[in-house]
Amino acid sequence: MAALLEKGLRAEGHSVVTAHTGVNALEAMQTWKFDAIVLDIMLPKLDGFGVVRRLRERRDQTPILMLTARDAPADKVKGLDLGADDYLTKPFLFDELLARLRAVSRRGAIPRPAILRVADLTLDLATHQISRNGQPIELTRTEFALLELLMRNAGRVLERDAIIAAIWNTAESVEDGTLNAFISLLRQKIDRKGEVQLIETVRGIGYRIGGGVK
Amino acid sequence: MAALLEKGLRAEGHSVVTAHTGVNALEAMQTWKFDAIVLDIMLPKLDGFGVVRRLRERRDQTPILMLTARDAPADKVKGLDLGADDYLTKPFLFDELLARLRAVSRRGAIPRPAILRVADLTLDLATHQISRNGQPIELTRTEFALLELLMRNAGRVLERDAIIAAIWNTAESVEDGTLNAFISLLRQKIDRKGEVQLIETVRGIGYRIGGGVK
DNA sequence: CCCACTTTTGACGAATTCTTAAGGTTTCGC
DNA sequence: GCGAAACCTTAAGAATTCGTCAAAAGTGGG
Repeated sequence: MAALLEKGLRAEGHSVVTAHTGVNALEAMQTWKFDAIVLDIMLPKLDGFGVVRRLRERRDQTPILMLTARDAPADKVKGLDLGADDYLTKPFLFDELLARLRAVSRRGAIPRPAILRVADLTLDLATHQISRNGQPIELTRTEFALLELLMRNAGRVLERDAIIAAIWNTAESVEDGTLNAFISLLRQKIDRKGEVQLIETVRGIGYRIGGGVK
Repeated sequence: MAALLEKGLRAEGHSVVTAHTGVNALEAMQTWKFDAIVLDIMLPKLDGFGVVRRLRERRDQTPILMLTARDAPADKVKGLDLGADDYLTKPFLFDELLARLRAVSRRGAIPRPAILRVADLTLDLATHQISRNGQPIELTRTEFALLELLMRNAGRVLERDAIIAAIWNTAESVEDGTLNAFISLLRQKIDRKGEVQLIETVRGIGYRIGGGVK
């Protein structure tokens, strides 16, 4: 299998280094810098999942295309969550592997933080927990959506229209005043008296959280 | 299908905007910045392939996950080659879609929003922030629009009529003197005493910022 | 079916922004 | 220099925008 792929990739003009165990693969990655990695899950010594984990632990962001015969959805999920960039199931067409490789190596991996933070306010995307200065805060669904939107775009001004469209789908949405109401609700929970106001109003435009100056 | 996905994604804490035609999708993407796009191939007006192509032509690098019932390998290859980042075939597990979305949006170049600059004056379109010589400056909506217009055409003289038409795009617009008033307001904030005057009056024609070769 | 909670709406006052117009200043042709 | 046109500044009323509140409407659990 490895030999076959190597031959095909070289025929396409790529330079290829092959490793036959997970440990060898990690060694090779310390020696060279690759544009992309094609990784089989089933490997001696250390399986593909282990390789991905170690690699990402080292902050190596090389694009990874996982490759295996197993078709269990759980495996796909596991591979992608560990930090692989794509997943290909045997049998596959060589052309498809090439196309996915191109897609995967076109961009560098930029990990996205799982926790949004603005000043002493944190929002955990995984657990949906919010806290300000260590104190947990309870938000309703819509309040959460609004805060998340603002924090995902911390430092930028979001226009009122854009906010409304993002939170209430494009369909003939809600009254304009509703946004006022939710901002008000949010502030009551987030920006309590005595604390720095994190949610800013930009009159005539919209709202912004954090990152006001500079 | 779209409604189902939207509901599921919202339940996962994502903010979602839905478009029901390819053309609508492109419009939405001009309006907002997304972390990722889930794109069906079969769409009215403009199919998924077309959307991907247009998007990449505009240098929009938003991660795209193609989604369709078709299973032909040729389609996968086509989608990926046009610049999609991944491809999912129905039927699929919702969990798998989530995992792929995470993988796909983990990378993703964050295109730097445009910043207009004239001398030591900068205007950030994304954050709506303005600064002169490092000092932040607050502008009202109309002042901002006026400055943006001038800076987008830095070095060029804009006729008074053109400015009024651009900013008050209503048929029956405003009095001519209003423009004077706003130029005056702008100068009070931008060109403070002791600094080089950036906004120039071109008598009988209009105004220019930054500009002309001296 | 009722209750608790969330979402939405409408109204009102407060604050900000826009527009206009009047009077002052600069520029240009002669 | 002189006058006229163009432009600048300012102030004040008009208009818009926003925050808050209370109540209505919707939602889901028990």
